[in-house]
Formats: sequence, structure tokens, C-alpha cells
Amino acid sequence: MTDEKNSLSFEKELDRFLPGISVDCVILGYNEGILHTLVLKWKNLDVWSLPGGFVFKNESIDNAAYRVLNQRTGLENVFLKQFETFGGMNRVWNASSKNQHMMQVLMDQMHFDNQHKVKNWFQQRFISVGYFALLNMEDAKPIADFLSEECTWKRVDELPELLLDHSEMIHKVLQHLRNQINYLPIGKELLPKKFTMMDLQSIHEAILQKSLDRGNFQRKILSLKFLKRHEKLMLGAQNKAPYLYSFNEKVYMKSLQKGLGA
Amino acid sequence: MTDEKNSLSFEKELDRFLPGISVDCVILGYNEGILHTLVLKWKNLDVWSLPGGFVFKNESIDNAAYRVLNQRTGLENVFLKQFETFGGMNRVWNASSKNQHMMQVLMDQMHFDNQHKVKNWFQQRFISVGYFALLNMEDAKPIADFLSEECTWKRVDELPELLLDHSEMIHKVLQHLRNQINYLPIGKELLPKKFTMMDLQSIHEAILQKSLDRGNFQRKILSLKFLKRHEKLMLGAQNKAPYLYSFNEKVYMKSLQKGLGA
DNA sequence: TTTTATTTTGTATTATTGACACAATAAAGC
DNA sequence: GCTTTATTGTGTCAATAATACAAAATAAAA
Repeated sequence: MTDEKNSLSFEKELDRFLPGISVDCVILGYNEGILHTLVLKWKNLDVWSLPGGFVFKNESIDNAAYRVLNQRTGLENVFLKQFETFGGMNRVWNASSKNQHMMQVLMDQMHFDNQHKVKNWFQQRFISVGYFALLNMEDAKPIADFLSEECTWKRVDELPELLLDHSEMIHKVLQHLRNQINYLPIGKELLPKKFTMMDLQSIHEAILQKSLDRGNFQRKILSLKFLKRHEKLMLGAQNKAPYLYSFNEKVYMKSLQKGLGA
Repeated sequence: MTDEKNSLSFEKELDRFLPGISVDCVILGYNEGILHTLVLKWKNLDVWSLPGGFVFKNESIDNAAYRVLNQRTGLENVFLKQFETFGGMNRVWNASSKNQHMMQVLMDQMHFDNQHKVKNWFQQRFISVGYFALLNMEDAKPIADFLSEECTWKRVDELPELLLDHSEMIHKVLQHLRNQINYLPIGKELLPKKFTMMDLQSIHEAILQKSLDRGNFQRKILSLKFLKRHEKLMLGAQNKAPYLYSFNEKVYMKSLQKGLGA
């Protein structure tokens, strides 16, 4: 679709959204020892933000978040969970003159029939429900929305300044992840179907921000009996090829309910 | 204030609220081994609900929840925390004919200038942000709002059927409490200033729904060094008077950040 | 002084964790 | 084959924590 068509269809959609409510998604992926999150760069602006969206009058907020996630990644059946709702008085575009300028630049380059209506929409105070998703980076094909020129992964430890309170959101999610690591399907969601034990350990290390003992980690994980070991692969190096594992989902989920233990 | 005045002032306030957003509070208190929560009975209706309210356009959602809590209990400086936001499509009054009937009974007995406006307000779909509070039951003087004939404590294990998804909210809070018991100022908030070790243990037992070994519980708690032992009191029985303890708040809060351990 | 129930302490047992290390294994290269 | 290399499966040891039970010390009231 062209920009113009997109602009017009968005403008029409505005009436179908609940006013004053938005969802924002912290979409986390993992690659080579580093956690990444999906961010959008606004068109012709040096402004980055989390993927977000609005809630249709006839859908649940969970559904709205899922829709956003799906539109930015093309994926379905992704792990997605609400973590906190943000409703401070600071959540308004006109909070700063910088934001107001951004809004003007935005309006100037789009093709809205009724610019006033769109501007008013964005100048509402939004209560935003924060969600986080876990997925395998290799599966996702980041897709920008019509207000953005780029949708891309960034290392969570090298994020640009983000719109409004979006940095705080990411910070809160990472905190949450650390607290809940033993109760979340971290491995299953962030890794490909088959992976090595070192991959799994690296994720835990990335989230906990500390290194773990290989032997002890392996012993604990294997003792929980939710990994299935496959025929070896992962060739190409002059050493013993690491085993590949996959999750026995049924057992894994049961283990997670009890927690994997500190 | 009379009912009529209350009705009219509420009606006027409607314009100052954010549309489609509400807060609901699960206010928890503890007494004699049992957790209680504050519920409201709607006027001349066999309908119970959690204390809730709406969000002024110029206040944060945290503030709105705090205002509701304050108005129902008369208390300030209470522990209050957001736990989850509820935004399913089922969150509408006209979901059932029973609800619609309730609304009619409600309207008939109130004195609104513009009944239509008020009715429309309540027939919105609300996204509700759930909060929970912990407080000492003896401090609070439950105060009904102008739509309710009663505001009272009920044992959480003997709750009446509640409006909309309010039962689910309480269920979720209790679950959350069990998970977070080692990180929340349970004792400080739910107990009076001075209490016995058995009081504290009973709260933990009430939340975890299982009995704990007295000796071990005492040893662990005392080892964390956040309790101050007072001159003995608690007289009146033909036995050794239990010691009274109080919290050294500074140390207690530090312990909670690390967690009290499984 | 006796009764009563609380509080303190002890102890034996069993799990859990962390740090370190070694032998077995298998792929690749020669 | 044999060597090199890094992975993998185990083993150990000490330190710490959790669990179950029980005896002894304590103090209030009768």
C-alpha cells in the first residue's frame, strides 16, 4: 500500500479505537549471547519507540497487543504477556516542545484528509498497557508501520533514547525477566527448535547478567528431564560436536509451573 | 451529604473523568488467622463488588487507586500496588440481562439530573487497572460510597458472588501474594505495630495455605534481624506471655529486597 | 508451688549450591 | 590411524540451607 492509502485508512480507523488507551510491546529476541528488542524509527525523525498501537472497540487488550506483535513480526503463536500498565501524567505528547515539534514534522509529511482529527488523537493522554514477547530472532521479519521508516532489532544494552517512558518499560521488563526466569519459557521461546546446552546457558547468563558454572547448570537442567537429546550435528569445527537438544514441551511446562529452582 | 447532593455532584464529575478507564482495589486485611477483603454492597441490590472508581483527567492511575482506597478506608500511607489490567470484551454492564436489570434498579433510586448521561457512562466498556492494598484491619473504618449501602470486610474464603470479573481479580491477587510473599511487607502492613511471633507466622500460613514449623520459622525470621523485641506484655492468660515484636523498618525493607528466602 | 503454654535451643537428617577438576568422547586434520 | 581440540558427563568436597522432632528454660496466673 502507498503511504497515502495507509494514512487515509488509519484516519478512518481512528473512530473504531477506544480513546485514551494504547498497548506497547517489548519484543525480545536473543542472538549470540545478547538480548535484543524490536524498535521503530519514526519517519524522517531521530525518534525511536517501542512498537505499539491502539485497541479496537471490539477486541480485548490482549488481542490488540497480539495484533501489534503480529504486524511488526509477521509471526503467530508467540509468547506474549502483560507486565504493567503505565498511567502517569507524563504520558502526553505535548509534554515537551520537542515532542510537539516531532508531531508537526510527522503531520507535514503524511497525507491525512483531516489532519486536525489525527493531531487531536495523538494529543490525548494515553494509558498504555505494557506487554512483553519472547521469540526467536531468526523467525521474525521486522516490518515497519506506516509512521516508521525502520523496524529493527537493537541490543538491549545499546538502546537509543526512546519516546516517552518506553525506556522505563524495557527496564521494567528486564527486571521482571530476571525475577521470573525460572517460571518463564525462556528457552523454548527465544531459541530455535534445536540448540546446544551452551545456547541455553548463555540466555540465562544474558538475563541474569552473571556467569554460571557449566557443570552445575547442565546437571540441574538435565535433572529436570525436559530436554530431548538429538543425533549430533553442529559440525564444522575441529572438536567434538556439541549435542543438540529440544524441549519436551509437556514436561518443560510442568517444570516451569514449579519453577526451575534458584 | 444527602444522596441527592451526592448524585448530582457525581453526575457533574463525570466530565472530569477519563472515559473507559477504571481502577479496582483488592483491599486486604488480616484478622485472627484469616485474610479479609473489603467489598461493597450496592444499594437495594443483592450485588457485591470491589471498591473501584474512575480516573480524573489530571491525575495518574496510581493516584486514582489511592484516592479510592482512601475514600473507602479513611487511611493514608497505605501499601498499594498495581497487579494487573483487565481488558477483556466481557467487561461491560450490558453483558447480561441481570446486569441490565441492576442498572435500571440503580437508576430508579438515584436522583440524577440527566439520567441518560449517567446510564451511558456506566454502559461504556471499561478497561480496569487492578490494585491491591495491604493494611491493618483495625485501622480502617470502612465507608460506603453513595451507590452502596454497605462497605464491609469479608473472609476471602467466603466471598459472595461478585460483579463482572471481580472474583477473578481477587483470585489473581492471592496467587500473586503467594508468589511474592518473601518480597512484600506483609507483616508490617497487615499487623498492628506490636505483634507476637505467632501472629506473623499465622499470616504466612494464611497466605501460603499450609502450616509451618514454629521453631524453624522463628529461627529464620530472627536470623534476618529486622524484628525488635519489646518488654513483654500480652498478659491475661495462664501461661507465659508471648513476646511482642515490632519491625525495624530500615532493616526489614532491606531484607525484603533480597527476599526472605523460600 | 503448680499449671500452662510460650520461647529457646539442640540435633540429626536431608537437600541444595558453588567451585573445581578429570576422564571419556567425537570431529577434523594430518 | 593418530593428534589436536573442545564438548560432555561425572565426581568430589565444603558450605549452606531446609526439615522434622524434641527437650529445656521461662514466665504468667491460679
